[in-house]
Amino acid sequence: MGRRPVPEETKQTLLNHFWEIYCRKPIEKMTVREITDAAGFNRGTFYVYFTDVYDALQAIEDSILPGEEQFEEMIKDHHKGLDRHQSLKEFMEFYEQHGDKLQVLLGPNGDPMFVSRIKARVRRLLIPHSSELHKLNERDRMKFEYLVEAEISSRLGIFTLWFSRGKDLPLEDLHQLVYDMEQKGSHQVGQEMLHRNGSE
Amino acid sequence: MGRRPVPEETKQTLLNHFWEIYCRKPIEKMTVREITDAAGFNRGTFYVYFTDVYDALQAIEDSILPGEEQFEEMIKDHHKGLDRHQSLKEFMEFYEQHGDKLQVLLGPNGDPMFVSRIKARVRRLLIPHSSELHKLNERDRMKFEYLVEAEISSRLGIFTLWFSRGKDLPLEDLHQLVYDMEQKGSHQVGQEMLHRNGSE
DNA sequence: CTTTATCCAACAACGTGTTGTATACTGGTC
DNA sequence: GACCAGTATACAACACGTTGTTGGATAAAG
Repeated sequence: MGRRPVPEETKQTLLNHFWEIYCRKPIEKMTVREITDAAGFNRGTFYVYFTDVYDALQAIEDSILPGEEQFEEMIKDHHKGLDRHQSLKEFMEFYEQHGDKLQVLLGPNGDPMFVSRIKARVRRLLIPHSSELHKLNERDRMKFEYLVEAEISSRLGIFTLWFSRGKDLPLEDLHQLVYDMEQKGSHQVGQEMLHRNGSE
Repeated sequence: MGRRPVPEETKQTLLNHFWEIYCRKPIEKMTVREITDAAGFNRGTFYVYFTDVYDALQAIEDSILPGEEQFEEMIKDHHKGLDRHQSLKEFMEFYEQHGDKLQVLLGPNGDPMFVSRIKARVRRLLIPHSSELHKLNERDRMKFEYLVEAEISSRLGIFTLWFSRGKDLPLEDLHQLVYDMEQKGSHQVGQEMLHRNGSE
């Protein structure tokens, strides 16, 4: 009775229960036994698939981070200046798709390593793709990287907050807000909000 | 011989060595023995001052996070729209002052809890201080919080990157960049950079 | 009947947090 | 100056839990 266990299923089951616990408590308080007990496996089985609790975390992170190709595709229009609406929408779709995971990984009990991996990835892919970038002098190219950093940071920050607040705003509104902000600056957007309300 | 140990000194010495190690390796790989050995104290002594390695980290974070009053002072002109140059400068001074610590705490081996504490702090202080904010309707007030989140995120992101790159840009340039970005939007700033270079 | 995936038990090594006792220096008191 | 109480640390030993590993048993699949 009980059909033969399939390795991939077992691994996934372990990951699922790992994640369920990871959502509730900081990783350093987790134990391998806790995971395997919950998953209904022997403790030793965990070590068949992972070397470590951190290894399990890595596995989950890897499953989220899109492959190089997919990522490249997703990002390439971003700074051609062609269609920034489209670029932003793709970013949002990515975030929506993995929202449950991202919320935790980028949150207070998340993994800073993951954040830095994402950022580095975006930087590395975004910078060389800007075809007009070679025109820039040394210093401006550096500044450009800081611009990119700012954009990623604020996007991630906003979305993480949005998720942690249970999506208290329609996606369209958030989209428009981020778009305006990148186009006109946060200060400007704030001012407009005040004036619009003041004249009503 | 060897004068009497002063508690505050001992605690500080422990913290110093904790930090020195924390900079080199993730906290979950640290041991109490490692710290006390380095500091030249008995392992038991650590537990006189801290309950935990994480407690020690907390202590360091607390020493960085400015007190409510100081923080309030630092932030209050921020959104009166009066002098945003000044507000930004104060932020930068804060970052410069604790740069060595912040770089690590906000970096890949940092503490996400700390990040979220900073953000929450800024939000909590910035929002109620905007005297014109009561004019806003429900939805716009929410949007405003997202604006603040974006601003904090990008500032923190930029400065962390700046530090991790060994301050590869003059402080003034960074200041101007962030200022422009918040005033005109990252997209706009990027465009200007390209055009300025193209016409030379 | 062989392969494969898991179970089970036991292991040494190590880190934890706690406790009781000892030492040494300090400051104050007579 | 000698004595004493208080304090900061040292030291040693403890029970406990977790780790990562191993060797052999079990059961289902082909």
